[in-house]
Amino acid sequence: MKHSYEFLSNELKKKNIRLSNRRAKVLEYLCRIPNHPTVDQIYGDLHQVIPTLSKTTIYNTLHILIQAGLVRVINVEDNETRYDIITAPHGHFKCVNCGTIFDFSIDLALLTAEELNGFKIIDRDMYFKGVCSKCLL
Amino acid sequence: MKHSYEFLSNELKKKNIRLSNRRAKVLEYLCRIPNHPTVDQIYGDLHQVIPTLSKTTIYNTLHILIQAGLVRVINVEDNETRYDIITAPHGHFKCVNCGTIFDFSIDLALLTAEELNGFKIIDRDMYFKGVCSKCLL
DNA sequence: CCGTAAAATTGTAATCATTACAATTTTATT
DNA sequence: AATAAAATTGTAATGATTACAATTTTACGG
Repeated sequence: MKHSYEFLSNELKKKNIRLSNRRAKVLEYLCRIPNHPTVDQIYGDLHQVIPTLSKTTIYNTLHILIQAGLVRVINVEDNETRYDIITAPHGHFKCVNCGTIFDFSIDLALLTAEELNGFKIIDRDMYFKGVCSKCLL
Repeated sequence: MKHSYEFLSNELKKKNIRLSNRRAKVLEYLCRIPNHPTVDQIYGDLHQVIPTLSKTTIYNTLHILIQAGLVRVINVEDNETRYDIITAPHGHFKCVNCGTIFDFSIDLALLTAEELNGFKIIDRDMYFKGVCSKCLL
């Protein structure tokens, strides 16, 4: 379940973050195509619609959305950075064959460990790798 | 609990991977300083002892050790790649204040999710971020 | 509706980690 | 010691991300 564009733009208003034309396009894209895109994918797609859109603006916007807590970085693979609209906590599974990243629900908040007693946990990420059911056929 | 250098060099022999002088130094370093170092840290330290050691060799060696299943990549932060000698499965906690990466024990093998039924899970990573107990004082 | 200041955006150049690759050195083996 | 295979080196290339100054857009008071 992904948040709607309306919900997200409202969140930004609450935080006094201006939703300019370009930022709106990026946000709308992330809602419409929740495939954990890279910057290149976002740029490649949006550039066709808005030829004057620059990559720098995409980076800027993503950083702003991350700081606002609406977007999360996915580092499931060390040579590619991906971005995800934040919803309920969930894990990410990357298929090493087709490259697709799947969401899976897992109650990360329940997880902890003795060694972290007295630590303040702010953020939890869970990354799995393997082969998805389609690619196993 | 980290594996000993002896154990690891024996693992390599089993897999028919030659343990050259340089590779031995890198492996020995990873065992001696299990602080999840970056390539720069490894290079900075080893270069003082072996002035002719090149960064490329460190990259090469790490890739070989990763393929052999002795070293694991840590992507807890998206702008730095770190390396860890593989032992029992465990999670990684990064303190956003002091930058230290702590290991914590967690039985990752137990974790799964409905959505991954029929998927083949090869690898699991668990990354936490927050503030460690020292930095909270 | 217009003018103005602040914020956003752009494009180019810089940075930094990583990789490619050809030349050289080291290693194992006979 | 000779040889071939493997490892290592150093330089240059790549590719993602960032810095920054110039330009454009936006919000808003008059």
